[in-house]
Amino acid sequence: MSSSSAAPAAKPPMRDALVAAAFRLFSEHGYEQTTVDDIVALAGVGRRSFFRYFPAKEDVVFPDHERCLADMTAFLAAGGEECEPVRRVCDSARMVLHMYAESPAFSVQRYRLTRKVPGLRASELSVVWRYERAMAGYLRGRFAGHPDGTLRADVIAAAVVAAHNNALRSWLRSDGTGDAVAALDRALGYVQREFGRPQETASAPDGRTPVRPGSAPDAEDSPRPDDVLVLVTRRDAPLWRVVQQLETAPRHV
Amino acid sequence: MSSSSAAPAAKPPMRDALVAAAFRLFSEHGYEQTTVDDIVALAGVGRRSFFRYFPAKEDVVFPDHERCLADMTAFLAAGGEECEPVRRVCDSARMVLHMYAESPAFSVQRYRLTRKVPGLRASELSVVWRYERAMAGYLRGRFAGHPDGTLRADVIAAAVVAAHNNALRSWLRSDGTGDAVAALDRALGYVQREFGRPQETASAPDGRTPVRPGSAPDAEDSPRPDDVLVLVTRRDAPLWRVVQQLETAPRHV
DNA sequence: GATCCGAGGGAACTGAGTGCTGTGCGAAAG
DNA sequence: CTTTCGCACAGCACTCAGTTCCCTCGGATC
Repeated sequence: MSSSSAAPAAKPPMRDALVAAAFRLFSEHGYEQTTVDDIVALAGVGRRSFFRYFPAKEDVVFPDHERCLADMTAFLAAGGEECEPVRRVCDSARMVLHMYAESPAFSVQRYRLTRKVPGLRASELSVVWRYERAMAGYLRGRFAGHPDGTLRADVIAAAVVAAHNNALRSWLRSDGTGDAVAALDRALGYVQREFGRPQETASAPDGRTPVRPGSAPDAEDSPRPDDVLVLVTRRDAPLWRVVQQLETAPRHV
Repeated sequence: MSSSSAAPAAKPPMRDALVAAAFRLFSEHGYEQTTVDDIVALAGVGRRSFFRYFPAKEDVVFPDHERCLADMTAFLAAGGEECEPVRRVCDSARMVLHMYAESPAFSVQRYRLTRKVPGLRASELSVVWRYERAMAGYLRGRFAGHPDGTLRADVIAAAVVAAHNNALRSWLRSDGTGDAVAALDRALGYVQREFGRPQETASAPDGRTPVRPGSAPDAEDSPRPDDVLVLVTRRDAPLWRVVQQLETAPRHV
């Protein structure tokens, strides 16, 4: 709310000072042992100013998630009808990971905090939940009219978030060493493989999804001749599904 | 912890009185407008007694989730090696839905509360998160040794929870009319179809899972013992060759 | 009967979050 | 140049959640 309406150009230094002071005290004495008065005393500002910048003490731990969520929502809304929904959602998850990866030290420090303090875990869940709802809302729009569209949307959004968290947490557990992007690609590749294509499972003979026009929105994966493709599918999968899986082959298995 | 260790036979009447008083006041004046003092005054007990039975004000809204979580964990732990993991997790979700469906009026009332009050939504997320982690922990155990076992476990747990929530919420939105179990079966059927089988990607020759005949345990709704087909081909292979490979697929891997 | 013990009651305290008031300061209006 | 408006900040005072400590009471035990 505040971050979206305020001018994004001028970042208030006071906010950053509060975040820095808070994290210093959190890492020295723990989250619950640190009072808001301690934070504002270290930052040299008034107590009331803290709550001007953060609605609650917990929110100082997630200073830029509001902006990130807005960015993700905008990114999803900007996607036209031509882009494949599941891929789009996966890309939005990549955006979020990118924000974490931009400041590894900060992310790792926060990770240690949220692991220990139940209240912060709850806060993080709220944040993640909003990401998930943004994805699900987008997918619901894209799946509108399809049978079980909202169910598909909810499940896929949850799967993407779970894959993202799995990759992110393994990266955080490595203290920020290691390739977060590669881990996420692996995880999202798995999800995309599972939910590869427009719905309809074994049955449902009516829906028929007309072969899908846009074969390859990403021209990047050039067919290098010696590449070996490992395709995993179910035996009872309809043939068109296999072909589509081939066309949208993920980077690697 | 307290609920699991306490004898489940004797339910303290005071606890129920507190829940009843709280929900009366919540529905009359709203959650945030109701103080703990109001609740204990209506229940005719001391303020201290409230916090003896509930660690926080929010917890009075979810009085029996602790027990339900314990039941679910026990149910998962009781499942032997012979039962199919995904099915087991889906059944555990059915247990949870059953708890909701046992008291529709109460569940609907709570649903209206959690929709309106952000703090309660956060509490509910914490609760749901614990269910999800219980499922994921179970699946991680079952998938131990498999490549990407934890990823699979996390994603499937998230998908099951999402499907459960989708069905539950649509039932709650119908004010408890309608068939919650049928809705959940539909939703879980979708998930089970997507993540149908033990699978295991390309290689992994060491881990056991010896092609599991598994005809006996799941007789009814499972859509065929769909074996996993691993198709290895060159990326530049002509499509007709792929199709040929598919049609002449060996009986199994 | 004295003692123990556990459930409940209640005062007092800490700390989060809010409302309201005042204050300095820069910009626009007079 | 002064006034006034607006804004960011300071700080007090208040509510309420949650905790600590201590009290009472009723019943079981020795």
